[in-house]
Amino acid sequence: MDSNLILKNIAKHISLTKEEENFFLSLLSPKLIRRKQFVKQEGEVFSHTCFVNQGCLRAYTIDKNGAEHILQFAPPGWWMGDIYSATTGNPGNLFIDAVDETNILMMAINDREKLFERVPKFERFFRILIENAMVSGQQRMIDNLSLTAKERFDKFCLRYPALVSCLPQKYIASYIGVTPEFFSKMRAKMSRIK
Amino acid sequence: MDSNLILKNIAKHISLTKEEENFFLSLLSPKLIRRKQFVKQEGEVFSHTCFVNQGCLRAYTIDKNGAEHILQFAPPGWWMGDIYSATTGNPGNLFIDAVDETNILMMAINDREKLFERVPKFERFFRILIENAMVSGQQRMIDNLSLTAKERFDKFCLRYPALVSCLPQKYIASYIGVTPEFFSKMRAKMSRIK
DNA sequence: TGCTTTTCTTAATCTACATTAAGTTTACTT
DNA sequence: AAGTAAACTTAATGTAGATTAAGAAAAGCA
Repeated sequence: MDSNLILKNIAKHISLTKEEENFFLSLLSPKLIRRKQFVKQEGEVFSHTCFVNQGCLRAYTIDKNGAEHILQFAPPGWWMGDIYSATTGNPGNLFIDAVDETNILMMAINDREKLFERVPKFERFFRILIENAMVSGQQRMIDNLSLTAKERFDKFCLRYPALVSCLPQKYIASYIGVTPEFFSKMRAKMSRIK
Repeated sequence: MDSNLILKNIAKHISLTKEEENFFLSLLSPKLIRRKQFVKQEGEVFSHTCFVNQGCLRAYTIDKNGAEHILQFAPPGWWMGDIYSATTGNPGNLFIDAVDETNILMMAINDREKLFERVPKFERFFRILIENAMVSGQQRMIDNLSLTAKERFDKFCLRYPALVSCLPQKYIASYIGVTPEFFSKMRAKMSRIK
C-alpha cells in the first residue's frame, strides 16, 4: 500500500507518533477503481472517505432531465466522499466514479470514529481539512453567482491546471455550469480572439 | 449574557462538565449589532466566529458591477464567520452585516485554539458543525446548477420558512441568484397561477 | 485494422433571466 | 405628519446561455 502521499498530507496539519501512524494506516484499505467504474451510485449509503493516490475521482448528481452536474473532482492528494450519507447514514444523491484508472485508500466512517477515540488529534485534522474544503466551496458558489461562464472557466484553469488538459471537455463544462455545446462555442471564440 | 441557546447547540454533539462549560463561556463576548451595521467589511481580517442569539446576520460579496451576492443568512442558533480570513489570517472578501437588530456571541479564533487545547472535545464539535454546513452548501451548489429560479425559491421557502416573511425580497432574490426585478415578476406570476 | 461509441463542433432557433427605465408603495427620519 | 429614501412593481428590450439537430473527429474495442 502506498502511504507516502497520505502521510505527507496529514503531516501538514498534525504530527503523529510511529504507533499512531501505524494505527491510522491499519484502518485504510487500498482499492483500484477503473475508468468510469462507480465508487458509489445515487441512492446508496456510502460510509467511507476516500483519499486519492493516483488518477482522479469525480462526484456528481444527475437531474430530472438526465443532465450531470459535477460537484467535485479529486486528483491525487484530495479526499472524496458523500458527507451527507456518511454522517447521517442515509442514502446520498451523489454518484462517485473514476475519471481515469484511480488508486484510492478507503476508510470506513466507523473506523474513523475509532481513530478519533484513540488519536483525538485526527478530529483536528479532519476539521481543518473540511474548513479548507468549505472555503473553496463558498468561493465557487460566489463565482457561480457573480461571474460569466468565461470568467469561471479562466478561474478553473488557474485553479486546476493539471486537470484542464486531461479531463473531457464536457466534464469541465458541467463543473463550471454550462452545456458542452456552449462550452465548445466559447472555447472557439476564446482561441480566435487570442 | 444569554448562554441558553448556545449551550443547547453544543449539547447536541458533545457533553461538557460544568468547568468546561464555564471555560467555554468565559471566551465569549456578547455584542449587539444594529440593523445594517457591519460586523465585518470586505478586505478586513476577521478572526472571530459569531453565534446568533436573536435577529439575523448575513454574509455577502459585492461584485465588480456593484451587485450583492448573499452567501449565507444566520438566524438564531446559527454560526457565522469568514472562515477564509479566520483560518489564514488574511483579509477576506466577505461583508457581514445585520438584517435586523441582532444579538451575537463572539469568540476570537485565538481563544478557540485555547479552547481546543484545554477541551479537545470542541475539535469534534466544530468539525461536526462544519460538516453539516458543508452538506447544505453542496446541496445549494447542486440546486444552483440544476434547478430553475422558481424551484430554487420553492426550496428556499421550505428550508427557511421563518426567513421568507421577514427578509426584504431583494435579499431572497440575491440568495437564489436572480435580480430583484425578475424575482418580483416571478412572484407575481406564481400568485396569479395559484 | 476497421468498427462502434463517445466526444467535440457548428449553426439555427429559442428562452430564462438581465438590463434599463418609470412609476408606486412602503418604511425611516425629523 | 410631512419629506425623503429605500423597496417593490411593471413593462419594454436585450443577451448569455440552452436546446435541437446534424456532422466531424477522436477514442475505445474487437
